Amino acid sequence: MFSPVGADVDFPALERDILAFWREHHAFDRLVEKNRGKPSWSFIDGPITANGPMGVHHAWGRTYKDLFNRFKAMQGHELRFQQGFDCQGLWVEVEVEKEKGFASKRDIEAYGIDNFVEACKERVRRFAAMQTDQSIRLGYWMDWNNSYFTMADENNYAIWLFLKRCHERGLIYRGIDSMPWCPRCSTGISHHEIATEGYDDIEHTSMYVKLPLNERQGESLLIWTTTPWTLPANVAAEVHPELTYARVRQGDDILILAKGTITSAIVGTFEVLDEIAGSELVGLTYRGPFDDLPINVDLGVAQAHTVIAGEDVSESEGTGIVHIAPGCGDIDFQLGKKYGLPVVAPIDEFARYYPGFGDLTGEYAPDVAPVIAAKMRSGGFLYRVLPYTHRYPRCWRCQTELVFRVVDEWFISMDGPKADEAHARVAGNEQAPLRDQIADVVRKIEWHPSWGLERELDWLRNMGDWMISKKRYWGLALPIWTCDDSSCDWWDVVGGDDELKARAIAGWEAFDGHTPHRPWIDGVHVACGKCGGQASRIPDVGNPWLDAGIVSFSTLGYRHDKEYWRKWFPADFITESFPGQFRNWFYSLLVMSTVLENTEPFRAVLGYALLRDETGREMHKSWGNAIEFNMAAERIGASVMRWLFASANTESNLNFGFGVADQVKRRLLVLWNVYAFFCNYARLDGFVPGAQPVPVAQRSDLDRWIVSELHVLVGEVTRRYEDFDSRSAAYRIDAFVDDLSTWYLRRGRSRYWKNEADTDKLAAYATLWEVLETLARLLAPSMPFLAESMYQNLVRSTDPGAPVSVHLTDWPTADASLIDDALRSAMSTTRHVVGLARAARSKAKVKVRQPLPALVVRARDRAERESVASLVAQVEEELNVKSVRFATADEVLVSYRVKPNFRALGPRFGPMVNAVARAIQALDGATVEAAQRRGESVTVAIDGDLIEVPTDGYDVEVVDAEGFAVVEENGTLVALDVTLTRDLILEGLARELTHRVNGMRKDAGYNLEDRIAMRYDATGDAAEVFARFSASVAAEVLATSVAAGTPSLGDGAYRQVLAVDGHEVTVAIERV
RNA sequence: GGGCCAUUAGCUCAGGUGGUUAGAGCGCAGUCCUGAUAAGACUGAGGUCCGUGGUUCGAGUCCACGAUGGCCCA
Repeated sequence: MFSPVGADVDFPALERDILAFWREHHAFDRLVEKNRGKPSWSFIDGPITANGPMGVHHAWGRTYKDLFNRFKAMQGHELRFQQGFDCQGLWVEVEVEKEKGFASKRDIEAYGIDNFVEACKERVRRFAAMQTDQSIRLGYWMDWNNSYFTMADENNYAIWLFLKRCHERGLIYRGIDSMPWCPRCSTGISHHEIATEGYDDIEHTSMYVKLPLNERQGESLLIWTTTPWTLPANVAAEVHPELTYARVRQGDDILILAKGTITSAIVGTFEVLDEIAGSELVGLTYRGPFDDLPINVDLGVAQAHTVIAGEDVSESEGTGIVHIAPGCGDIDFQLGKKYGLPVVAPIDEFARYYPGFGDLTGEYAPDVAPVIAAKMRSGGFLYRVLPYTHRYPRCWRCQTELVFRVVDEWFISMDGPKADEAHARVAGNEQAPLRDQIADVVRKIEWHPSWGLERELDWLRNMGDWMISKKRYWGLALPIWTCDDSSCDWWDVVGGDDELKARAIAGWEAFDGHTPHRPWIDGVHVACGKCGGQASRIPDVGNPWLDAGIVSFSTLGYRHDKEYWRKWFPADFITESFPGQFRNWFYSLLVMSTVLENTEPFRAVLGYALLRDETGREMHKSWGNAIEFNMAAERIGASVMRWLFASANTESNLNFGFGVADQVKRRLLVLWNVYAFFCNYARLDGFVPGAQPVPVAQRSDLDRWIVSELHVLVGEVTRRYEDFDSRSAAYRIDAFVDDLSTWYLRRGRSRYWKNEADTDKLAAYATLWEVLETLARLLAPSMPFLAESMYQNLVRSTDPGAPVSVHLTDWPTADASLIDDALRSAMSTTRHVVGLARAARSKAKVKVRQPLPALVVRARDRAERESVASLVAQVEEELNVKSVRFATADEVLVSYRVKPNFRALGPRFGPMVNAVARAIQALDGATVEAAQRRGESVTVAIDGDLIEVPTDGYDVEVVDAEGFAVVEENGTLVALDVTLTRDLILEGLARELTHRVNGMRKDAGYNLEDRIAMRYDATGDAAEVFARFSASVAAEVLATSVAAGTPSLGDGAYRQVLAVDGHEVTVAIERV
């Protein structure tokens, strides 16, 4: 027995009930059991950062993950259902620092690295638990007792193995390089990290500085910098050899700068003395403002001040002469290497000047501009100070402005062994450069959208070596041991826990039992392979994308169970947000898989864009427009959210909000109403699916039509899902539900409420049940709660032997034998004709309840005529016309009247205009109309002259034939006969009365199945209506008796005075 | 400077492989239907499908160039 279903649906309440149901029946466990041993389908979950509650943007991706997992499970695949948490890294450290009120690394060390690391672990566990609860609320089916954590020992040791393999190929090297550096976090920031999120417009104090030339008395180079704190580290000046420079006299100075920059750089009156090629400046030497600093004296910087040539100088800003400080910038550093310049590294890890910088020592570099300006002014070096706003990198975690530092970091080479420092142990190592190997792997992958391939290749072409070290605490302990003797340059990579245990010469016992994190791992020492001394681990931790990139190995037992790993690797599918992941997760998966196995880590990837607020703005907590997952789940419901996500365009940003969610809910309500209709009537009639089967072939046109459409739908949805295109699938389903509601059910409603329990009624119930049951399965992947609710009521309520959950059923398959394309086409054509006829009714202002004698159709072609003829009963019923017939060839249903357009004719014909107007009015209207439709002019004869009138010279008015309302479109013409007879009017009145009494039943709060007694008071035509039609009215309103006379029912009666088409009728009804 | 993506109604967006008259939702105005009733349908107003060339019998769709916006990389 079906349960009654209300008109409105409370999704959050429904979802909570279903969650309890799943728990109670161990539905997920049964799914795993059901598919055990079937063909595997491997999904790998990109780890979610366990650092806070979920936002709605997480729900977007998790909807796809759950959707395709469920789809594949229904198709009969074994899945692992493992979900992961990203645990290690600076993002967690920063939040823990905030919680504890720490300002810098010194606070962490004072607190104790062990305590700090434990606090990080604790935070990760706390939010992993919260995200687990939230994901369950979303309906995300995962094996929540088996989630992976990137901080797990196995994950870390698997990375060690990867790094060892890199090392064996000579790809790991220690680099001294100028890196972007965050002074607050005291760590280098790799280019991967600042690439997108890292830039802001920031105002800095820029300075124009004079550098007096030694070779030319009284002449100075004019340079420009936006980072004055780098001036004490200046070593050289760079010019473009092919650029034209000018010597400019201003007061006692002669300044040299690029010709094209004079107007922007020079203020006040000046005189251009002459021009000079950049190449002539190369090799000149100069004096700098900070040459007397002890550090610069020690390094011989003054002697190194030279003008060098470079191609990257331009006139677009500055002076065309670039200040070079090899210790303060990456390009500068490269130039310094090229020209053998001394490197002045001015600042420490907190961006404070080192000793040796005089008064500056200890000052914070980003704040030092005023001090620098004062120093240079007193030395006569300063030309001009100018506030300057430019795009400048910030730390992506704490927003602190970055500086450049020369630092000692560890890298993976993307191009092959680093010959000078490589410890290449593979003899005759002739592999292709790593980046090319990765590119080959990338091309094997199926990218959705397809341009993802080019994006990833582009990133690979351009990326630099991967900086894997970070000078922090909470993260992968990089397995690199270096000799304690600073004069010995030995180092090595340890490839795992067993290897470390075997090689340890001290500290293993104390470490044993701890996770391989700082500080515990730092106490383990190995023997130096060169001098025999003791080697210690470098203090650095790893880049967190190492942690996420290894999961296609670490979570699949790569180190200890190769057979299992081979079963599940590579992943058949992954899906993540595109922006960012090209250079993060996708990239790290690819690097690791290429190095370890030279193959693709995943076969297909679906990328999706970013989630924005309803107005298209980014969501930010601080802007007040962010929506937390919990709030959305309780207000909108997971079902609506998931349908919204499932129908989203993955390629463009998604505007999310309560308004769009409401629109999505309204789409779902159409389906819900059909479902409710079925349940409520089927319950009353005691319909039992399958009890009295009616073969499809014996069902009505309408039934066979919707069954055809259903099987077409099943085929299309399956194809779309197999192509990871949930959007197209959702659009198709929406369109089907629209057909189901606005045509199939609208046309067939009376079949369900009629009294006879005949074959037609059984066929109607059977058909609608099959459609809804199939829809429940089609919707199960995208809206598991809604689908489950429908399934329980539609299937389980009458068939206790059915699978306990819709998610344990099989994915529907399309049955081609049930698809009748001719019928589909005929129905589509007929619906179009009906649409035209409805427009005709609207035009004639005759409502559908008023029966009309006839509809005349002039079909466009034979196919259209035959289509309508085959479904004529549908047309008559839908339009409430007594007959439908086809126009005879010569039947006149419409005439055309030609109206001159004097505004166009006047200027053209002048005095002749009236004659022309009369002439075109005299033409045959139909001919003119046809000419105008073809865009041809018409020709009229006036006083023997032939005159051409263009199409804009007249309008053609369509005049309906007398007694008809006509609508024409594309050659299809429908003419509604609107002639009303008294019989028709009375019949219309009867239908109107029926409608009104049914309204009274509702107002009175009666149930659908309640029978009533009815009495009425009416005069004139209204009385006549009762006399003629009381039997049919009674049948329609479920009245067991209809009696005339002043209403005299009991107190329980419900009474209304109805004004019906100008007649006043008093009606009273009462439940019997 | 290089690459990718987008540009369709007031707003948000659909429009695989070219095919008559370009659609939906929201909003506005008006009607209808309603034994699904806090739904639904229809009609109307509102479009240089970013522009210019080209291919084609035919271009919103394919090609080239350009404009604007977004993203990525240098």
